[in-house]
Amino acid sequence: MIEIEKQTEEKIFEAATEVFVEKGMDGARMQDIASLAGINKALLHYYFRTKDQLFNKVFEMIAAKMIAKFSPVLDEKLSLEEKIRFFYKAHIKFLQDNPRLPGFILNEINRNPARIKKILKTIEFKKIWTTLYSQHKEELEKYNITEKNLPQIMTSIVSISVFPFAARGLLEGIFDSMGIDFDTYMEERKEFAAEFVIRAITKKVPGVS
Amino acid sequence: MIEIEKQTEEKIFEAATEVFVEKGMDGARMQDIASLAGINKALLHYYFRTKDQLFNKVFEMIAAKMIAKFSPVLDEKLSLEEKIRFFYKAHIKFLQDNPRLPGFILNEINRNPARIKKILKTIEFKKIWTTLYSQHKEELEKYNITEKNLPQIMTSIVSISVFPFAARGLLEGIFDSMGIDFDTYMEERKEFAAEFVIRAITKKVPGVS
DNA sequence: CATACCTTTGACCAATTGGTTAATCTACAT
DNA sequence: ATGTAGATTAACCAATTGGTCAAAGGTATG
Repeated sequence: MIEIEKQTEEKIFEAATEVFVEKGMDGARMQDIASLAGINKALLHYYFRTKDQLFNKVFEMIAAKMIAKFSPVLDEKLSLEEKIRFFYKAHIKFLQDNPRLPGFILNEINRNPARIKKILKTIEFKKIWTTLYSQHKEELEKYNITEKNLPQIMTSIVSISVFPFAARGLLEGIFDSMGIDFDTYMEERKEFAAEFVIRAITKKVPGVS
Repeated sequence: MIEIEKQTEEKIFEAATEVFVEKGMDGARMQDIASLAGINKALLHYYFRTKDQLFNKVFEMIAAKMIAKFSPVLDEKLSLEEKIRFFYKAHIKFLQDNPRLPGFILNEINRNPARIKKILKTIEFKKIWTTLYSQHKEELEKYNITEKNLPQIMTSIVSISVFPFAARGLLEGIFDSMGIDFDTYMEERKEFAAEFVIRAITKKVPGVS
């Protein structure tokens, strides 16, 4: 029956997502996914022939979801500074809801770069950049942003929100001995990161230290 | 013989390091390590009883090596700004020489947080902070740095150099479509990152945009 | 030469794991 | 009722893999 089928496939997919994100492709066990979905292991292979196939679908779905989260920044009618603030608020919130995603994605990228590169081919980054550029032409001149240092700035922006989640286990260890709570730190980071970046890209006024 | 023993153990250790960093704990195969070391698999277990034990020793060695690379920053008699420039130059160079380290470390942290937390317990981060603070007491007031936002700043600094390596596979995919070379990007980042951070922590002068 | 001790090896084992298969079950159409 | 097609399962398989073991090799000592 189509109703039940959807249910089962959905259940499997959700379970697979959870297990893959938690354990990674190598660490994940088909039996664990089956158990979590409350079904037989053979049924897994009935719906998704192989582990590789299942993983690819899960990974593509996650990638699509993340990209969808990013893109609204392009549409918002905001100034550049407002966009940066908006980005960090939205992006960090998303990561708070999916804290294991950064580690998972980065790991799989390193484990199988070919797979991620194939998925990335479908996105036109140059287009995103030109869109952003046309939207903020005048503003960009006010800042240090040129075509040359744009990759530096973009990657720096993303680093600042993604890295703490990827390195969460490490940061928690460090924070422990300093009496800092990771969640509080992350909550404050929404605003800190925005101001940090805005200050960094603001042109230094000559003659004023 | 003690001479040969050292040789063999060394060979195993180097091979293990390479394979573990490349494939991660889960993905690494004892046979691969043995083959790379040019020895029998049984000999692996003769020197390092289990895979877990071998991995732990490798991981601890890497952690120690990284910490050793970090600490000179504390000793240098430099101004804060010079220290930031020195840090990025040295740190990015280290990562250029060991490009797979960030991905490896982050992955293992996420896969087994307990292990890394145990290792971290041996380091007194509070001490590092107080050392830094006493060294730059006057300067820090010139900047936005207080005890409260220090973790934000420190993690931001590290993010900017570590993240690109951890996400290398992804960045290369993006850069491809924009005609950017990762190595060039990374080389330029040594200077960019320093200026970026210095600008970010510099207090805004009121009345001047 | 013999003894003792450490190193090295090939063969082997038990457990895990991705994947298959044949049989059973369920719902629905006739 | 009955046949049919898809959904589900238990049992099973082959390959991989971490780990073991008894035997063999090598080397210094007496």
